[in-house]
Amino acid sequence: MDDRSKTPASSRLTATARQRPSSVTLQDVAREAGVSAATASRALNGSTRNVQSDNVSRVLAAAARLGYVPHVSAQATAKGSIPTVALVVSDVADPYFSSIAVGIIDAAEAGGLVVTMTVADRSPEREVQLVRTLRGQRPQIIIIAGSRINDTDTRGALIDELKQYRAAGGRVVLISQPELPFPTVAIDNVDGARLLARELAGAGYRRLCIIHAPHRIRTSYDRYTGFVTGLEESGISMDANFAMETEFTRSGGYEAARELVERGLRNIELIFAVNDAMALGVMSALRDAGLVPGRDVAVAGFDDISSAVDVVPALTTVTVPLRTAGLEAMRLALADDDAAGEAGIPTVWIPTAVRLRESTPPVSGRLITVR
Amino acid sequence: MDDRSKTPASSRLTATARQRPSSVTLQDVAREAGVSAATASRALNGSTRNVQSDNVSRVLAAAARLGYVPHVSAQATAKGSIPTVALVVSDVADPYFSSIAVGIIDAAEAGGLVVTMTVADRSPEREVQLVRTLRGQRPQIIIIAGSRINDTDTRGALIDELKQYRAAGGRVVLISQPELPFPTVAIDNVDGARLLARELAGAGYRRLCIIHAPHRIRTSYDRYTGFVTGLEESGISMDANFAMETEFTRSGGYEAARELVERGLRNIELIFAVNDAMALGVMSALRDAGLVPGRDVAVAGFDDISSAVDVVPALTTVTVPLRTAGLEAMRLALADDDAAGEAGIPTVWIPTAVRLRESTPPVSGRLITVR
DNA sequence: CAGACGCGGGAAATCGCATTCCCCAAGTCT
DNA sequence: AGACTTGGGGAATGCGATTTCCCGCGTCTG
Repeated sequence: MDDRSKTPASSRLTATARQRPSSVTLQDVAREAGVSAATASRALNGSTRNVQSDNVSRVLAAAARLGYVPHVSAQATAKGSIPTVALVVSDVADPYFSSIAVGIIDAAEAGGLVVTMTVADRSPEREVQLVRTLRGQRPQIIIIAGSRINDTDTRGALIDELKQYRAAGGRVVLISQPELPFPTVAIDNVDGARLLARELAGAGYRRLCIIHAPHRIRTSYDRYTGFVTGLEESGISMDANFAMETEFTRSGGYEAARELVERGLRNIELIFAVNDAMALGVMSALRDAGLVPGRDVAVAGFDDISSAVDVVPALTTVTVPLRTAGLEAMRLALADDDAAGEAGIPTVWIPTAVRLRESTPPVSGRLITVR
Repeated sequence: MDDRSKTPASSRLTATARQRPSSVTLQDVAREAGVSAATASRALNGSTRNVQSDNVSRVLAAAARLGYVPHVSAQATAKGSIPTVALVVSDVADPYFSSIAVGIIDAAEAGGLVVTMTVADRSPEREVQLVRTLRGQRPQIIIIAGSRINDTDTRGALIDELKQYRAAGGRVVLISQPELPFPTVAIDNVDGARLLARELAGAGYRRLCIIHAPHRIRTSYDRYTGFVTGLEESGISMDANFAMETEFTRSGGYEAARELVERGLRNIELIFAVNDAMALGVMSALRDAGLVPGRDVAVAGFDDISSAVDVVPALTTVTVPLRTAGLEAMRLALADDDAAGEAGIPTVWIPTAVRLRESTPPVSGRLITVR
């Protein structure tokens, strides 16, 4: 650095040119068009002020000729924020999150916003850290589609971070975390699982096993409790049945089912896994044990991922309109909630729908409508 | 400065407060710590100059207390570019792209870069437009994982845009577009398909049907030609077999297979679809027609998506290490290619590997090794 | 017909931060 | 002991774009 100051101006320029390769600036465009920077800016972005049409066209022509692209960061320092929405997801590769992302991206583009997507890799700490970083970008909106983990410490940190962001004028929308003090799009896991349980009870199933993830993971917990509620509403007590805890993944489902088969699955008629990935693992384990899913043991999942219809037998599950959830999130973000300010925190519930397929055929000779 | 003192402070403050909700700035931190902005900056970012340790700690404490986050855009205008890598993918919901994204994100984070991801929605025009927008963000790196479409017009526009970006000091890496004049990570579709064809020929298959997408789509075209080459190398002429063109999606595969069955699939022994999604559609159509995939007709795909192992029979396919491709892309982006400047455009080929599964059992009584 | 007013252009301030310049205090060398 | 080095802090400058303020000119109105 020191020797740099000693270098003659010429070589200094080259050094500068290497580090800061000159893009075309607004000044260049203005000069090319023979107007001032102010006029060029007004011509390009429009403003309350009018610009003579021939000046506008000259500026536009100059910009096109020079391949000018406005420097977003400079605009941001001048304006205060960037027309982007920052999206934090837990996992890109998971169709659950990427489907939500699709909805958000579609809605954002319709509103002229660019979406920047970052991945928290299912870690709440990373989530907090990302929000910190994103705050530095000054996006107009931050949307978090996260894994809902009941961890009060990091959640407190997250809330702090988001509140600071909101205090600085940003808008926050959460997906699937209705208990936090921000506008939220909530997926009705409880009710979906409840209805699924009732449908299955109606189809004659009595002896069931629920395979779920640790209760820390709210999605799993909600689906678990919803399912139990549905069973009880159908007059089926959990006392007679049981649940297994495992990981929230395909292999978690596989392992649990393998263990179940090893322990002897007495007269279990149906296995409900709290997501489709786990359910696919369950089916795989059953087949490996020489059992035929849907005939020997019924299987049901939750999410309706695309491969649910490709497996044989097709998987009974609960469909979640994730793209819709994404769209709703953007709608919430763009909504003027000054009005709702006193009406409490807006929450949009996304309904789910049961999809009965071949993996849960009606139990023969027991087709009684329950209540 | 002078005229500012003329405006009533109060009204100006409210106006400022509404339009530019004040975040905590470096000045605030400096004031809180009782030092100058320069000192605060040096304490936070480090510099050639040293700062007294007690000052450092006071600045750090003040920053933490105030929840200060540096304004990236301001840093960017001052420095010239942002430490981010902009990633353009064709479709987030497609596991193909999201797997690549995972690799890129992992590598970028290891390098202290933030990834912003945008979606071109499989449109080359949109791709060009996105690159324009991204240029405005002045990221350090732009990576494009796009659908390779043979469309010279928009491709020319894309190249122009990227060249401007590079001229301004940015780094470009492409994935899967080796014919463009930029560093590229290329997936060896041709060779993968070729090897798959040889394996299948070795398993005894003779009468085959290739289901592919329009040749405009390079990925499909490469896999098609690679497969044909592999067959010919195994002494199987395409004259005796045939191909069908359809869409590059699951339903495209379904429709093609349905049509095939309707026309009567004489003695076709195997259907090769140029991607797994299409292959799953094919299997579905076969089942709907009362045929058993893998027994009545063998099926093979390409990509090794996660559900390939969940279907029954498990799908024979070609695995593509997509995460590795993403990692390699970042490696290329970070590499100092001043050296490679004259050695031509660096291209990394990602090898693929055949995965034989139950959907293509060896043809009984014909287990001859071909050549 | 004169003054008010609207309209559009340009100079300059501003945004938040990094960096450079310059001054100054303390320590070191001769 | 005086000149010199060393390193820290304050002030000024730059980055690229927006925005405010001022100003000249043509038009409208009383």
